[in-house]
Amino acid sequence: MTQKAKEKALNLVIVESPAKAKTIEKFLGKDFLVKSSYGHIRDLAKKDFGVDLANNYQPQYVISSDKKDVVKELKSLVQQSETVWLASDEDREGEAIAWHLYEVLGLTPAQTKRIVFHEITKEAILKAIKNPRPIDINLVDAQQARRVLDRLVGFELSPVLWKKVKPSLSAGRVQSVAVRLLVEREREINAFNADSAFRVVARFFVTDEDGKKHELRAELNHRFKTEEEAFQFLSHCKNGQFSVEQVTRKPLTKSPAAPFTTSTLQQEASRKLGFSVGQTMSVAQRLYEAGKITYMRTDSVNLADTAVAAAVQKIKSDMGEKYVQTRQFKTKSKGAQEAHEAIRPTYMDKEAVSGTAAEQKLYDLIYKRTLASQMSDARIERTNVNITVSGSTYKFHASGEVILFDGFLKMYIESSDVEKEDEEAPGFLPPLKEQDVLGLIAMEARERWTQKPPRYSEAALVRKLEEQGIGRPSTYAPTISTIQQRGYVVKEDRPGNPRKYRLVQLEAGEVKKSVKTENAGAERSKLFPTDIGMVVNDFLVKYFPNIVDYEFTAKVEKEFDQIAVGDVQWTKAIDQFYQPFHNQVEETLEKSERNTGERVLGSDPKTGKPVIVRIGRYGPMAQLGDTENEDEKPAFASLTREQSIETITLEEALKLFELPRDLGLYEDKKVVVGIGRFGPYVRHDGKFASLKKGVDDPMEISLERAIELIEEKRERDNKKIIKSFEKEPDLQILNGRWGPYIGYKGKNFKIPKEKDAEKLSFEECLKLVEDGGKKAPATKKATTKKKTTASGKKTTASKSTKAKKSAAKK
DNA sequence: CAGTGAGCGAGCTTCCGCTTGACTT
Repeated sequence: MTQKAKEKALNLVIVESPAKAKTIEKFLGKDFLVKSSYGHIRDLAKKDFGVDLANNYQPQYVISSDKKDVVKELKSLVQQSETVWLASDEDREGEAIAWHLYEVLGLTPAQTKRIVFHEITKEAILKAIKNPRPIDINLVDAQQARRVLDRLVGFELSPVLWKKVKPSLSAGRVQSVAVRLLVEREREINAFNADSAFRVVARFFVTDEDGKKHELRAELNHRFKTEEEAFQFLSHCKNGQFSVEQVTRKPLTKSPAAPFTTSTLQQEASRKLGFSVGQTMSVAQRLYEAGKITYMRTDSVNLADTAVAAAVQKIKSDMGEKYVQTRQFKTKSKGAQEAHEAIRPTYMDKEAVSGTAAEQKLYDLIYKRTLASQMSDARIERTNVNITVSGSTYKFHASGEVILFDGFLKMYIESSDVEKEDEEAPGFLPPLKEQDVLGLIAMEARERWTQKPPRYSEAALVRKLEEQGIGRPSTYAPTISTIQQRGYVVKEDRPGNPRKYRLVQLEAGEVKKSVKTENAGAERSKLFPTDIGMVVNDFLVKYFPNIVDYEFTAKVEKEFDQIAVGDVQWTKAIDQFYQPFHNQVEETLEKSERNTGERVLGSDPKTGKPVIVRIGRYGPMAQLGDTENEDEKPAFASLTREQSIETITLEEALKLFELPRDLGLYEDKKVVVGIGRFGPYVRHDGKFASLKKGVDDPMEISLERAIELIEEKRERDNKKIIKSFEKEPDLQILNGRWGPYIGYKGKNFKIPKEKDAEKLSFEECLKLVEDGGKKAPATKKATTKKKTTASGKKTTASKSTKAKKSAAKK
């Protein structure tokens, strides 16, 4: 056979991910070349929506700029191939990827085979190769409808916000609902009134037959509303008789949780390892690329048969037959498409992997969760004990658990928000029988406050979105960073506030009252909606309630399903949505007021001028005085990060106008404290130093502390310069966030890792600058600038034609 | 590039879902 003929006989398989391509190539052998498309290769053009509204919503697709090389390579490989196997995922997006490839690569039906598999196992792949099918154009149309709908919603809605709220904002089917969830929770929290009651806990002892004493904690089945009632009860208990009334035992079984999906992995990694959802995904990506776990963006809880078999083998050999119990889990989440397996170790017998600490920890989590899912139920006996108090109708209650058979608990315990200490607490109960008499050690009634609803963590928000069927595994992490980038949401720690609580204690025959302090409402790494987020949300809820409705996605998904089975034409479905939606947009542009979230707080007692808060061009601000008063301009001040338009008081707002504040002199120059774009700062001799968050208060800060901050800043600035040269003051070796680098005439250049930055000579530096200049002619800033100007020109042209068009229509 | 807060006005921003690197100051 000639070389050419050999090449022509080639089978080209195209999958979505390069890591997958590598694995599959091994299964298929020499006759097959497996390549990756790296996801979608085309998308709607940015200009004019990328949708031809005058021509039945015809999509205008362009090859994505970062896929040009991929497409070029695939095209040339197609030339050498007899058969092209389109092996993208078996879901809506995957079918569309196959179709785009078919179109762009100019394939013919005769040379094209569409294949699908849900597991990356040899059996599954070989079976798929034996069962090719044509591209399902109805499913492709469902994807086109999804894509066009999202584009129309996003690109019509966002400009409304630019006009009515603030430039550069965004709205969309997914992100706007995510923000809505946070805003509504924040309002619940603001409206929440904490209520308190006294919870009574007692420590008893019981003496067994051998005269040994055992301790027992029990809680009263009633909470007292007032301190007086609690005091009365404890006083009564001073001389009370406590006896066991009833002991009941109840068997329980616990079952393991399903193997991980993207969403559950993000939640567990957040709770157990403290990872953000973005961190989890990038660590998982590395494990996936190294072939250690299966694909990490999935909504399926299914495991391949071979994986279950391997898990069984491992459980048997490590722990014994009685720990094996296989299960098929079913997905509960709305709109799951299950194109992949659950996230599991590639090899079930591999208990640990090498790599970074984060990779090892995440792998451990995945390994244990997967194995546990095929292990036996745990059998537990729960004991409940009631204890009577002489002369009272109230009873104490205690419960304990004994694990009869640990089963999957041996491997993995799914975390809730309960801490470990609590898990140990309901462990053992001492041996007790009915009629046993108990001795009292101590008793206390502590005032407990009802809890505000919790703010969402990133992972909790993902869970909520998934429950509602909003967003996909590949978009959870990006969505969360988008809403933070737009300034709708900030992720923060809040320290909480001291709160007093009352305590009544009975000890050594005496009842005492006291008042103590606890810290309440502290939050770690939670999502807080900002004022902008709230104003945008309120605007959308008012004018586009149908779009930000929690059910909107579910509703359109039903339409997409009908398109996918061929019952509805996709352009018809889009038309039915778009006509009324577009009218809604036009009407809103015409009728709605600019929305600044303005709130009048009252008037300044000194001058009588009105004090209002609203969103200004640069964010939330307070204003003292009227804009209508032409003689005198109003004074303005930014709100601090912690303050909110919704909750700020008149007093707090008035304080803002006391800034900037003169603190005095240092080295004969003025020291001024103020609040700027980046938060509270101290200014001295033309230089700025930020105040420490949570430590310094701009209203209270002293001159001494301000000087400290100035000196610290100086120190940092000095450390920034590692080396400079007399010959060329523009060239410096600097210390940056990612280690040393060379700064030269406003541009930055890398220093190779093996070089010692401090020992570089002037000539060596110049050489690095030259080399760097050749390889990467510009830093990232410069490249993005170039990009924006290039595309800027395009959009300029298109925008003006579009403007003309719409003007002509009218 | 930090005390700003609709001066003219043009041009720009934006969606959701598939995928990875390249590169950050």
